[in-house]
Amino acid sequence: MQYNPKEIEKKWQEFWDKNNSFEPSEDKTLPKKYILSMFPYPSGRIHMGHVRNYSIGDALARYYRQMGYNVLHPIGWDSFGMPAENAAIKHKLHPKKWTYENIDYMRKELKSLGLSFSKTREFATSDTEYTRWEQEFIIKMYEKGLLYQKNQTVNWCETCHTVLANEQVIEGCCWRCDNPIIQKEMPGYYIAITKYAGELLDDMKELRDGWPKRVLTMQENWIGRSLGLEFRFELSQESKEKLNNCFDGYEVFTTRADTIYGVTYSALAPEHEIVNYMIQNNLLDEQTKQTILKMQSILPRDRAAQEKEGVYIGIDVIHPLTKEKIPVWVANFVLVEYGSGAVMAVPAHDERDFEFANKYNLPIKHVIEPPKGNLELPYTNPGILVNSGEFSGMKSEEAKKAIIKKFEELGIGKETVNYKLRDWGISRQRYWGAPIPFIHCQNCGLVPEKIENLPVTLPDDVEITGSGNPLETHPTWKKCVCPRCGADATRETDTMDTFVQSSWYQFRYVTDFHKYKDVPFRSEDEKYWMSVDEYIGGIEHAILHLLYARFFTKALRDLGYASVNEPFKNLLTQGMVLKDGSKMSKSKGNTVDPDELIEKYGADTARLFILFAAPPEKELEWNDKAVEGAFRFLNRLYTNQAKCKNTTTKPNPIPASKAEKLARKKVYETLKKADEVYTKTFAFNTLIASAMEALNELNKIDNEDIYTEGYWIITNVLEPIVPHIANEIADNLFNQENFGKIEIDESALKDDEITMAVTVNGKKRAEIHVAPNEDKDKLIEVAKQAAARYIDGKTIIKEIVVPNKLINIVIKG
RNA sequence: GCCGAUGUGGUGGAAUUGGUAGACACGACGGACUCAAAAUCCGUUGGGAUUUCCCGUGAGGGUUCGAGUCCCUCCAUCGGCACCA
Repeated sequence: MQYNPKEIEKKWQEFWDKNNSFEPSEDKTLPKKYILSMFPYPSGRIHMGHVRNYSIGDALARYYRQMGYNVLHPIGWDSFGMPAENAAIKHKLHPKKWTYENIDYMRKELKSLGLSFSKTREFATSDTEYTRWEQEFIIKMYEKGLLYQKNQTVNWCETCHTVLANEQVIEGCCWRCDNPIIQKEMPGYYIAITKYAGELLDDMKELRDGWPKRVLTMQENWIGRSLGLEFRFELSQESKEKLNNCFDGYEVFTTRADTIYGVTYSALAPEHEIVNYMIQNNLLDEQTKQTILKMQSILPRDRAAQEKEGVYIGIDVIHPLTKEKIPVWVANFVLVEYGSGAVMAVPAHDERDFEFANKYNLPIKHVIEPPKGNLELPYTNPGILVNSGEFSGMKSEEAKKAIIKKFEELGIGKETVNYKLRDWGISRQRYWGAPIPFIHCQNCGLVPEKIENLPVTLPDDVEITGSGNPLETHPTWKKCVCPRCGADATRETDTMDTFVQSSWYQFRYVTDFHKYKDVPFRSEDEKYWMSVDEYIGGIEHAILHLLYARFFTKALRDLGYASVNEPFKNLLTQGMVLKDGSKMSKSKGNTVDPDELIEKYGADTARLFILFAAPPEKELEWNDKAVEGAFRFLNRLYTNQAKCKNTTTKPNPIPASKAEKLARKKVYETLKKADEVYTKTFAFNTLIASAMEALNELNKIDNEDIYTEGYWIITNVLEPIVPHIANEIADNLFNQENFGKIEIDESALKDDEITMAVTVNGKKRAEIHVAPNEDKDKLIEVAKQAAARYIDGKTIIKEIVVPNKLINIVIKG
């Protein structure tokens, strides 16, 4: 009996295909599981990361099917995006052709892995039906104030007349023509994700049990909530006059209201409106102006690497409590994006302010003292207030509250929450994306396309050259009429960030959209299937994708499309696949091609190895020899089925010998472990090890019934991992009757005799063989005999019995 | 710098959550089969002593009858954030 994976795998894949074996049921009275692996970008070929991702998801889907659940296990394609355009430039292929051909190839690859995906729910995000609904969502968001336009800074290549993504900028130059890029302001569309910042943060408590802690921490830091005081700095009378009375002050934000008496200067971002006003109206001397212009020309993210720098701009503000005059500086470390783009500076209690004050010899005034020990500046921890008027003597925490209260009473400030999270810019000046469905009309301004005109589709007759935006240069595509007034108008040529598509695909799968075309997904389906019970994917999506998808879910809920607060109840982040210690990548030349692996050993070996080599969250080090080991195990499993008999009911044999008893015990331990692994721990490696142990023990005995029972259970337990061979064996021997829930025979797990360790002062000295749950006094007696040579003549202080595990005898001397 | 994770044989990794460290697998070594090789099967395999002893889970300390597991300090590696006021 020769194991021939190629033949078996082909047979079963065809069987599943013909029988539509993996379609979810429409019967909503059944218990459900929605198992989702992150969908792939159709780059051309699958890689080992995909194999790992989908092997994990498939194992869960198949397990729950065996347990009688209605399982939704879909796959799709994240098919818009830049690589398609790069391929178009390089190989003169149309992005659409390239993309859909890749999808066809990769679909075959996934099928050859024996993955149990639904066929009816598959789609690509570049399908116009998908775009149609996405455009509707975007319009509804606009109507609700969740989408708006503002100027954005982009990387611009003057030679190619195109916007470049950050990764296309190589050392400040264009990746294609090598000319220097510049920063250019142009309008872009933004989604107001910050309106949901609070909810995104608060709802993480719903995810605490189901998501890895580190992902939650990363999102928490990314959202970056801080509570503090926002107040207004009033400009001095002379300064107001200097600014032609166009400004009378500006807002600042601080989390350290307790240090307010320590303010010795204030600093504005180089892009602050007052600064820009002063530049435009020649209110600065030439040197100051040049210094600021230079600061502005440096990207905010590059400024972080620079030394602190600033310049006094000749105006002053009044301290709100002491009424002292405070000089106003422009400083390169103040971010225009955060808070109000201006800060109060307390050099004694803030590292940045301290460094800056030292450089420019600004006064340093300490107002907090440590509760104990000496004051060393800058002192940034909480402490006791000094030199702080009526607040002197208070502790920092108490003082913060009191000072905020005082500002609120005086009506000059209020408690405020600020977030690091920025609104989400979704504009891309590219061809291969979902068109943003807006129209520019000379009379009406920005107007959304009418819903009945959706989808706005891409023109096919374009040539992708890498220079300019093909939608912009297309002869006719842009031309349209205003949906509101009917005048000639132009279409928006920006397309959407591909993260928009991946933010709601989990909803699209819930409905058989080939049948129901008038909705993005049916509400009854959404209520039944959502949330996703198990979401599996790479840790690299910990922040952006997962945050956007969480936001989109909440937005769709508030727009009336969805019912859930959170899209993914449980999240499993799989580790990377490494070879020779580093991530598999083409550039490093350390890849292993899944197709070749399947060709050589079969899909079951690939799946078995990948789940056996490491627990899912950990990195997986590739090992060709260990792959062969996995193959050997499957060979043994296959050939040894000859030792079984054919039956359609599980044998329930009574073991006669110790070895038979042990073999049966290992089998049932494996069955017991399966439940825990598939539903809770996902430690497939330990389940496989347990199955190997069981088979090893079975091979030591010669009892057909026990052997057959073992196979009945082992093939059941391993089917989610190695479905082809398991189905083949189950078909040969059991007419597949062994699939489904199997009751655990508790008696098989019980031992007639157990081994207990005898330790003396915690050191193992002997083993004893006793009946389970033996009387404590008896155990101690036996243990003392076994360890006699260690305790004779010594004083026994204590005897500790851990039931069925060990006896510890504590002696003195 | 801040936050988080991880450190166990030659290697990947187990350890029922405080109770016999190293399951399972890879590799290595030895053997069987064979004219021979491959495949397969069977042993041995943490280190050191050589008779049943000592050492050992990144290092050091602590709690405990007992620590890979809990606490403290330190070291290393990886990941995230990085002037967020």
